Amino acid sequence: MLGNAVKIDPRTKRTRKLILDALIQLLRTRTFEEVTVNEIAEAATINRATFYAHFSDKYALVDELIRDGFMMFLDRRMQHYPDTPTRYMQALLWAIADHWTMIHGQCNQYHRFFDSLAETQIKRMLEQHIQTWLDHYVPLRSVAATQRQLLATMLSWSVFALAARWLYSDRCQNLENFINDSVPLLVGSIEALKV
Amino acid sequence: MLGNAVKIDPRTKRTRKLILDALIQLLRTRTFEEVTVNEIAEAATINRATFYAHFSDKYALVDELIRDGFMMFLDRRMQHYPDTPTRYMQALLWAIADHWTMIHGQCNQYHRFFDSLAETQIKRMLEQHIQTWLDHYVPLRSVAATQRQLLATMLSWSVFALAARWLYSDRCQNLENFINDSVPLLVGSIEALKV
DNA sequence: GCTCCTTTGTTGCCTAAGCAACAAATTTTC
DNA sequence: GAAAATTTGTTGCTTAGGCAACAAAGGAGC
Repeated sequence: MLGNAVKIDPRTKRTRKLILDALIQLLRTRTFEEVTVNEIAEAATINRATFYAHFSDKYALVDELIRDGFMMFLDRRMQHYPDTPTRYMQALLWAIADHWTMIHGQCNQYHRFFDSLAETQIKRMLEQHIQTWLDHYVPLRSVAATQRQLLATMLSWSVFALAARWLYSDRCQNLENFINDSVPLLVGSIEALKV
Repeated sequence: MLGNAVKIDPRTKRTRKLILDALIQLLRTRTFEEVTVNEIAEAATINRATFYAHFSDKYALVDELIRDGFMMFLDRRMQHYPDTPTRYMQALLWAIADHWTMIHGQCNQYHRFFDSLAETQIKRMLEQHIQTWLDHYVPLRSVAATQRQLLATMLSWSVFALAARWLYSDRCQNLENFINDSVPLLVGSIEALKV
């Protein structure tokens, strides 16, 4: 979206990718807390000092991993924004649920710590996505920009909260039913702002 | 075999592998003559100048590709040397035939030029392999070292000649029969040197 | 023939990555 | 709970790789 014309050194790109891939690979057999920076560097075929030149620690790394992963996932799912708030919110809930189960499927049990890091990043990405969507597709011209930002923040937390509730507690319930119950609440928050 | 304790910079290792892999990938869709150094560098995500720091040109690259490939192939096939000259020669012929067909299978038609480069490298590897084999496993103590070297040279060319003949002309014939016909000639050359 | 365009090697300067050694924190082991 | 062993960040110096610009050598097209 943003025409970031900042040229990145190809070595930097390659190294970051190597590190990201290394972590993904390691998480198939070890827990996140078990993995050491040493192992990551080794698996990435880079020097440990180089790791620290890119990430302050392994938590910063996992932040980026989740962020990139979820962003790509979302982009692929939402090539063009759904045409109504209802459909948009449905799509978001679907995406979060699928992404979460995918992550937990291919990475050997993450431990709570990992989950909370992931949650932070995903909410951040959601807020950004919703913000753009609000700006482009919802006619709330009468609403001030700051109001929209607050709405985006609130919605991102709400969406995640609902999705997390299903993931952790209500998983026995059918996902589609759950989504149908949840979406009206979210859409309601938006409609409430329309004058 | 040789305890080469020369430490190689990990960047060098990685770059060489990237270049090798890039060529293999490109050869799936293009002919060797069609591939440019530019494309190789791009596919390897390295700079063109870096390519030239490693290989004088793409012919030197393919030399190494074949050499490494055939060496690994041979090592995997001959974990322990077969116990008799007959079996050793059988194994060699088998290996060459299989390797050749494998190469031509996964790389889109190589053109004659490629074949002649490959031939040179394979014969070189064969000579080295045979030399070691002669030194360790054949009791020709009475024969001078220079004589052995000559024998190794001759055998490498002979083996390749026979294999190539089958690959290019006699492919209709059953490989096993062909090998059975050929091996006595090779073994004969060795036996002739025994006093 | 001629031009235009691409590919090829080469060079000097700049930047990212490797290394070794370090102190500080953490975990393991007995 | 003390000693031993890992792991963690950090640092200064070395080296491989990126970049841009160059001359030279094909090709393709007219």
